[in-house]
Amino acid sequence: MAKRADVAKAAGVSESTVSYALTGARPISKETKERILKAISDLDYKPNAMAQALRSGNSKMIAMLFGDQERGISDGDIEYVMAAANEARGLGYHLILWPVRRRAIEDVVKQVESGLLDGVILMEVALEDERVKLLKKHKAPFALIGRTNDEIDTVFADRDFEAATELAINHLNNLGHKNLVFLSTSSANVLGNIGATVRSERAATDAAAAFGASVQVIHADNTIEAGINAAAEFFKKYRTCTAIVSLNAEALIGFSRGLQKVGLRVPEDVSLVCISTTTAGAQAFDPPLTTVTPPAAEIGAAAARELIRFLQGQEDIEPQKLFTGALVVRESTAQATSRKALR
Amino acid sequence: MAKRADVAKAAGVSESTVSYALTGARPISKETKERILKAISDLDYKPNAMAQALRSGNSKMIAMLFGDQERGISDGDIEYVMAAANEARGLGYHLILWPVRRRAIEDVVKQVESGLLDGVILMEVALEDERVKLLKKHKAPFALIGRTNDEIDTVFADRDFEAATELAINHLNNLGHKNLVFLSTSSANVLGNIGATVRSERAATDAAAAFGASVQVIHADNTIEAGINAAAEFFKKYRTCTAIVSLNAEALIGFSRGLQKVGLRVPEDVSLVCISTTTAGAQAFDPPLTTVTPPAAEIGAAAARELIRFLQGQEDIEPQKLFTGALVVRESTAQATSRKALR
DNA sequence: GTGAAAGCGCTAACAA
DNA sequence: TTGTTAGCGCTTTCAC
Repeated sequence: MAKRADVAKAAGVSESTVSYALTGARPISKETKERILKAISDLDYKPNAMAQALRSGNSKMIAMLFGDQERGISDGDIEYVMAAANEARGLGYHLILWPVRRRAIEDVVKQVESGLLDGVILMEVALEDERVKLLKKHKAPFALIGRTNDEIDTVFADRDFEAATELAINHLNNLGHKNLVFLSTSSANVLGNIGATVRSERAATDAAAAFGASVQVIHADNTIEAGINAAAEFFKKYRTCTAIVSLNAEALIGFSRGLQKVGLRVPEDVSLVCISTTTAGAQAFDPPLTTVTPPAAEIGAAAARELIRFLQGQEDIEPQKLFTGALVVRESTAQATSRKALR
Repeated sequence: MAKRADVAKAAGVSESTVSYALTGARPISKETKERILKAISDLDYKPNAMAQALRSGNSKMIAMLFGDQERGISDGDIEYVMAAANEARGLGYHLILWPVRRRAIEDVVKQVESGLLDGVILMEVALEDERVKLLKKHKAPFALIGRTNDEIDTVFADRDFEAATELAINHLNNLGHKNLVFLSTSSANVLGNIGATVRSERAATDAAAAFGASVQVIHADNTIEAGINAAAEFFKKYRTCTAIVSLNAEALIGFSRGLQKVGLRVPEDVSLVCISTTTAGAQAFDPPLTTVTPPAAEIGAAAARELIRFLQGQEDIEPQKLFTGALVVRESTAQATSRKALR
C-alpha cells in the first residue's frame, strides 16, 4: 500500500502538505493540490485508518450493546440496529455489534478506555440501570435507546409512550370502547423495570381516565404461551371489557389464540391494538393488526446521530428525543358492541 | 491513561519487557513478571488498541455487509448477525455492521486496504456475484453466508438445501402426499439468482422424483400479497396437489390466507411446510407451522469463525461448511386425504 | 533474562 | 503558501 510519504514524493511536496491538502486545514495552492490529487489517484493511495485513529485519539467506532442471554433478540431489534449502523456510516463512523451480558459491561468500559470505542449505545435500558451508572462513572460516552428514571445529562432516544398509548386508547374510545384491558409485560422481570413497561402502563391508566374509560392491567411474559393464559384470565375476570391494548406482540398472538379457544372473535367481540410490533408482524397477524408501531428506525438513527454529535463536541445536539409512531388502523379493531346481544 | 512506558517505569523494567510479559513471547523471570503485573493493576493499565492495530497491521475488525436497499432486512437476519458477532467476540475480533449497496462494494474494499477491516462477511450471495469477484480481485479476505456457483478457494457457510428440502419432502411423502407444489421465490429477482432459490427448487424436483412424487413450482415474491395470488394460482392450476413446500415465510402467510379464501383448510385439505422461517415465525403461524428451520446461528458463527481462522493463517480451517437444520413437525401437516371425499 | 531503539502511518505545532 | 519534525503507543529486531 502506498502511504503518505509516497504520495508526497510523487507530488514533489512534503508529507504535511499532503495532509493539509486532504483535510483542507490550511490553504494550498491550486497547482500543488492538483499534483497531490493526481499522485493520490495514480498511486491508488488510501489513508491508513489505524494510524489516523492512533494519532487523533478517535477510533470512529461506536458499539451497540446487546444482552445475549437474559432476553432473546426480537424481530424488531434489527431495525434499530440497521438504522443506527446506517446513520453512523453516513457520519463517517462505524457501528460494532457488541453482545455483552449486563454484568460484563466492564469489558465495554475497558474498550472505551483502550481507545477501541469512542462511545456506546445501550438498549433495553432499565429505570435503574447499573450499566448507565458505571458508564457515567468512567466517563464513557454513551447514548441510550430508552431512558432511566434519572434523565439528567444523558443522551437518549426513546419512545413517547404516553403519546403512543394515548393514540391507541383514543382510537378505541372513538369506536365506543369504554372498558379496556392493558396487556403488559410481566413485572417480575429479571431485567428490573424496563421503562417501556412502567411508562406505558401508567400512560394507559392516565389516558383511559382522561376519556372516562376504565383499564384493567394483565401482566404476561412476551410469549405465545403466556398470552394464551392471559386470555383465559381475561375471560374469567374481565368479560365486560371489549378492547385490548397490548404492549407486546408475541403475547398478543397467544392472547388472540386464547380468545379463539373461548369462542371470542376479533374484532367482532374484542378489539385488539398493539403498541409495539413491526409492520411485518402486524400484517402477518390474523386479522391484520391495528397498531401504533414504534418508529424503530428513527429512534436507532437518532441515538447514533446524537451520540456522534456529542463525541464531536457539537453544540447543537438534541440530547433527548422522543418518538411516538403513527396509528395504523387495520382489521383488528371495530365498533364496540354488546357482546351479549351478538351471541 | 497509563501506557506501556508508565508500567515499565513503575515496575523498574524496560518497555519491551512489559510487552514480552504480556504476550509471553519470551521467557521472563517470575519476580519480574509479578512486578509488572502488579504495576499494570496498580495503574489500571489498558493496552491501546489502535496502537496495537497500527503496529501489527491487524485491526481485528471484520464487517458484515448488508444490502440496505434492494431487499428489506428480514426477521431471521438478526440471528446470523448476532451469532457472527458473538463468535467474533469470543475470538478477540469485533464485528462491524456495514450497510452497503451492492454497487458500493468498492467502499468496503477500500476499508480493507486502508487497514480498517481485516476481512468481510457477505450475505445474500448470488450464484454469479460481482461483489465476490471484486473482493477476490483485490485480495480482500472474505467469507460468504451462501455461495456462488464457483466454489473454488472460497470460505463459506451455507445451507444444505438439498438435505433440507429432502427432509421436508420425505416428511410429506410419509404422510402420503404425492402431488406437491414448491412455492419458490420469484426468479425475476433484482439480485440475480440467489443460491437459495435455485438450489432448493432443483432439490425439490430431485427429492420428489426420488420418492415417485410430482412437484409443480409456483414463483412468488416473498410478500403476503404475492402469497395470496399464489394461492389463487394454486387453486386454479394445481387443485390435485395436497401439500406445499415453501421457501419463504412471508409468502406462505399470504398463501395460507389465500387458501382460506377459497375454502381450503390447513392441514385438513392442504399440508404446509416451510424451509426458511424462524422458530418464532413458525409458532406464530396459524396453525403452527411444520418447518425445516435454517440453523442461522450455526451458519453465522461458522462464517465468522472460518474467516477469522483464515485471517490468522490457521491450517485446520474448514472453509466450506453446510448446515441442514432439523425438521420440526407442528400442526400444518397431516395425512393426505382425498379432498373430494371430504367436501 | 533483559534493554535500547527503530519505526508502523499519520498529524500538528513550530518554523520559514 | 509550504516544510521540518516530534510523537501518538506499541512491537520486535538486534544487542548484551
